[in-house]
Amino acid sequence: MPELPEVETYRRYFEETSLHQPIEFIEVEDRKLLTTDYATLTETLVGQSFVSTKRVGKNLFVQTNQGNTVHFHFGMTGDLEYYHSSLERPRHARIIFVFRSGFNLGFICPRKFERIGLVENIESYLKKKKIAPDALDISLEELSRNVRKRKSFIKPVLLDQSTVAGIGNWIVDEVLFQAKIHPESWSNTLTDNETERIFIAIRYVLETAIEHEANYGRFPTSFLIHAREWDTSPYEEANRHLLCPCGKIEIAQIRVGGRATYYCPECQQLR
DNA sequence: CGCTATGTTGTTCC
DNA sequence: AGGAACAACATAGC
Repeated sequence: MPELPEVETYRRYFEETSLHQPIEFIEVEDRKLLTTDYATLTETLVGQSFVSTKRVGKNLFVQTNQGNTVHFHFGMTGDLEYYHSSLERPRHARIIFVFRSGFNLGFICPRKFERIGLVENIESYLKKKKIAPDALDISLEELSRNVRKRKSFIKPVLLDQSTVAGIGNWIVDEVLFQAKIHPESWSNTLTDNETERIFIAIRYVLETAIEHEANYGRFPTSFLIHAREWDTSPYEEANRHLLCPCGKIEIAQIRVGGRATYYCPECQQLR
């Protein structure tokens, strides 16, 4: 689930549960999930407490009381679960911060695409990884510049974290739908009006998603997301709407840049 | 079994 | 050099 709205929801959850408690131990099931070796991570963090959080795109940074910074990346399926030690360990909690309070913060890693490690500082990390400004902070000017200097379909350009940070495969389809732009439009030929529509749609979609704590099923019926096979449980499947909110035609499914892509052939036409 | 998956990175080609 | 395209990563679920 972790695109920008999910990571923002995790960040808030982290703030509500895991600050100001000394870390007693860090349990790591698979060291491949660490970007800092286990000994260094443990020696640095044990005894310290988390004191603040910051999110940039899909990256969560957590600062400690002695000035260290821990980076969390949730991959495709990462999650957080805070629970008391007396309870059973959550499924796929492959890294666990055990606090002296008796509570634990589990980093849920079903597919092992998730990562945790120490970073020297946030700015240098973002620069090294070529991560653009957060999708909720970027200016229209910088977004337009970053989009137009590329020569590719607009969808993969928006997914690239060096264009704008935080947009994933579900949000990008929703943004392009709301902006009425075909996912295979050439990024270098978009007009001022079109990049502005994308800019506005990014804010609208992300703010809506964060409001609903990334519960996609509760999004407005004017959203494309309801056509997506985002949850195949019987209940959700019954709520799936293949017809575009415009009422004229069914949402089409194609592949763009190797990724499943949903769009409305009526509302999002190529120029 | 075969296929898909919310993300990122490494490789290859141009 | 640098960008675009795409396979690979590890696992779960249908």
